[in-house]
Amino acid sequence: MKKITGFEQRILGLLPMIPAGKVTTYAELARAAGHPKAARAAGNAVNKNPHAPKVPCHRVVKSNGEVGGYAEGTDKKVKYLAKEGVMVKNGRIENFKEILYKF
DNA sequence: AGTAAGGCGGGCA
DNA sequence: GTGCCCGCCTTAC
Repeated sequence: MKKITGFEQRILGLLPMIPAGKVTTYAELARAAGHPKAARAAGNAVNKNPHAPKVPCHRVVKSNGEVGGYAEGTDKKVKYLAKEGVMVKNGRIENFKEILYKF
């Protein structure tokens, strides 16, 4: 078993509960974790992403509707999102508010 | 123990 | 709509 830190486990545990075709924001994850201002930390946890497909990190975007970043490359992230039905235009989520999943 | 970096957020000009 | 600043939390070396 890989020993991971608490915050990481918290964030990673929230990712898989996001329905496909929807997205969430780092701020939301941080908020669900108990620290609404830990968006950065949330991103860090997701970035480590010890579990891969189980933790759809690509489903996590920025609060302003941008795709944000991705360990493998933002370009890939957009690709994966498009496959799930999330249209991304020029690095920004289309219908962001409509597909935004809130905890 | 302290420092540096990170896939951010929000506010203001 | 864009650009700039600061602030927040955590992890890793």
